[in-house]
This record gives sequence, structure tokens and C-alpha cells, in this order.
Amino acid sequence: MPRIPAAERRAALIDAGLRLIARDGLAQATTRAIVAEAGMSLASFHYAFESRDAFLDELIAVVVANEQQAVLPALDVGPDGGGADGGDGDGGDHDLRAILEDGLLRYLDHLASDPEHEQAMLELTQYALRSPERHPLAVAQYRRYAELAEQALATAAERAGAAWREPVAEAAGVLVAFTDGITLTWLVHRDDAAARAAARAAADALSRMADPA
Amino acid sequence: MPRIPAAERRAALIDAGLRLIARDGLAQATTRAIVAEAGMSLASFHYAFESRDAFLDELIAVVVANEQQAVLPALDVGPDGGGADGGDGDGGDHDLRAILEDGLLRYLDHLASDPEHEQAMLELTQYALRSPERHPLAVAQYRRYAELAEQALATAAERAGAAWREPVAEAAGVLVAFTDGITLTWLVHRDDAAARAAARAAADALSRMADPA
DNA sequence: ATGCGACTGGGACGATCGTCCCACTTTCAG
DNA sequence: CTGAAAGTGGGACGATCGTCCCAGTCGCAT
Repeated sequence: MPRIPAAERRAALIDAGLRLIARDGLAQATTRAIVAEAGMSLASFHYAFESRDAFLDELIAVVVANEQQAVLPALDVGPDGGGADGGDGDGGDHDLRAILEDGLLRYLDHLASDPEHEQAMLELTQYALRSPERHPLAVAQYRRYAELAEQALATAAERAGAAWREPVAEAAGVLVAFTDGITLTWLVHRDDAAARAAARAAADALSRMADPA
Repeated sequence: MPRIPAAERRAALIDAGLRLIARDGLAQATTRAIVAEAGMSLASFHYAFESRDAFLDELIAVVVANEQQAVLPALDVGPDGGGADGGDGDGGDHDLRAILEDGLLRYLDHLASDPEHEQAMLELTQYALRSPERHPLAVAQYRRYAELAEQALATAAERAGAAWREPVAEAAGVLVAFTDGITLTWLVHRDDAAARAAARAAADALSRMADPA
């Protein structure tokens, strides 16, 4: 009812759109459903956005930009965690392994606390993957993931006093891939124990891509 | 034009449907598009299937059942591959690591040879993940993946003369998760080198879940 | 205060969706 | 040979989609 400038309306619509996609899926995110979720009239949608496609393009861009605070602190904060039992042969990078596993477990907590958000991100990726003109959006999304992973891995190595053997970007790519896979299988099975086992294996593999200082 | 019994028509429609989903995406797989791809009339669709939802349900079931020959031989055949350079400390399970890496690289070849199929499977999973009554289809799909992974891992360990420390199913779950993540990131970036690096790391992590005999 | 431009509401348009119906043709058991 | 059953074609239905239009109304600079 109150008058709202177009810029704010865009933000409110994107917010409602993401909420709707997370709850009901991308296919249910029609223009009418979006404005209903935002409590607006249908005309406001096309006053703020040229088309539904343009709306989704901007939604992806905005959501990807906001992904930072959701994942980065998951791997960033906290001193040494308790860590699982050991028994590994190599010494040295034990700390890095524990830090990485701790970060991945923290990500699993984040995933469990808001599974629909990750499911929505996955759905948006697949949407962008279709049609060549939208493919760059998916690439940008995963480049952002890689950036965040890179920061987290750099921080982890620094804290453990280790050094990545190859460029951090390579390990970051591996981390993104593993995280994605763990997310997808957890969304299917909701099996926390299996996800933790995969996280453990992922931390193990990643830690071996670095040398102790 | 020729008369075709309903059973054959069901198979032909499912075949056309999968082809269409792989090429254009699930959203474009309308009843009209499907019958056009199969070269039939629209009435034949609802003569063979009760509804589009029922059609998709059976399509998923059939496709999941046929997934066997696509993935299993990828990890199953072949003696010791060339293998990458080494430098790892631990001895013992070096063979298992190489076998697993070889199998994963073979899967990457399969993925590159028909990326749209894996993309379609991913899309079908997300479709099934929505709505509770279809969720079991996604679970069945990933249970099948886990079965195939289990067979492959058992074969690999046997060939390397190694034994899985935990039940094979646990390692199989990790393999499915890693494979899924590698698939997704490759579909986005089409970066063969990055996928191979992730495959190497995955093989490394998995091989450490077994003990040499 | 006032007028112009930004914003809103509701209704309507054509396209396309899944589904259904019915007249028709082919097949095959008896 | 014949009649019931199985399969086919095309058109139509109501619902819903994205988009558009236009008459109205509010806010704000002047």
C-alpha cells in the first residue's frame, strides 16, 4: 500500500523471490506468486523489472554476492576444534586437517540449519546452466564459491603454519567440488553421519595438498 | 502412424522424454514437446500414461535402472592405468589409489562424452526432491548410485589386494558425494584439469579408507 | 498550492500448459 | 467373416502463465 521507490521494490521482490524459490522451488516462482509473497500488486513487478528473466538474472547476481557471510565465517572462525580420533601415519599437517574438518563440519551445520537455501542455489545454477546467455551467471556463482573457498583455505593454512603446494586456487576448486557433492547427497538422504564421513575424507584429501611449514 | 502396443509406446515416450530433458531441460519437457520428439500424437501420451507426473515418475525409475551400464563399467574394467606421478609417503595402498584414480578419470571421460545426460539426471533429482511424495524417487536414485559405487569399490579393493576399514557402504557414500560434486563443477566450468585434480584428491582420500592386505 | 512525474491497482490479452473427449481405424479372437 | 477391443487423430476445455495497458493516486520540487 505505501509508496515505495522502485529500487527498494526491486530488493523486496528479490528477497521474496528467493524465499519463494527456497520454499517451493523455481518452477513455482511465477510472477504472481512472487508479488503475492512480497505483498504487492502484479503491476509493480513489471514496473521494477523488465521481465521475469531479467528478474531472475538479477536475483542470481544479488544472491551470489550475498553468499559471502553465509559460508565464509563457517570456515573462518574458531580455534582448534576437538577433532576426531587420529591414527594417521604422517605427522606435520595434522593441525591443518583438523582445521579443515572443523570448517567443513561447521558448513554442515549451516546446511542443516537452512537446507532450502542451498537447494535453491542448486536450482538456480541448473537454471543458469540452461541456455548459453545465462551460462555466465552459473560460472560467476561458482567463481564466487571458489573465491570464498580460497580465502578459507588460505586462512586455514596460515593458522596451521602450512603452505599449499600448488596454487591455492586448485585446492579451492577441489573444496568447492567436494562441498557441492556433500551438499547434494545430504539433501537427498539427510544422513548426517554420511555427510560427516565425507567431510572427514574431504578434509583428509585437502590437507595433503599442503606441506607443513 | 503404425499401430504400436501401449507398452512399447511407453518405452518410446520415456526414451524421447529423456532425450528432450537432456537437450532442452526438464522445464521444456511438456507433453506436446515429448510427443513431438517421439513422433506421436498428443492423445497417445495420455493413452499410455495417466498424467505427466506419472510419466516423469516412471521415467526416473527406468532411467535410474538403466544407469548401471553407463557408470559401472567406467570403474570396473581395465588393468592398472599409467597413473600420475607419485611422491606420496605411505607405501602399501599405492595400487588402490591408482586404480581409483583411473576409474574416476574414466568417469570423467564418460561425463565429457555425454554431459547433457548427467545434467538431466541432476535436474530429475532436484525435481524429485521437491514435494514429499516424490522424494523417495531421489532416494532410490542415489541408493542406486551407492550400489554401483559399492560394487566398483569392492572390485577395486580386491584387485589391489586391499581391505576397506569401515563397511564398503561408507566409502561408497563418499565416492558418490565426490563424484556428484566433481560432475556439478565440471558442468559449470568445463575445466578438465580442475576435474582431474579433484578426481586425484578424491582417489587419494578414498584409498586411505582401506588397509593393504 | 499545484502540477508533473513516480508509483499503484485491476483488468485484460494472447500463448501455452495438462487433460479430456469422441469419432475413427486397425487388429485379432471367435 | 465379424464384432469387440485396442489404438489413433484432432480438436477443444479450463487453468495459468508472462506481459501489457490505462485510469487513478500519491509525493515532492517549485
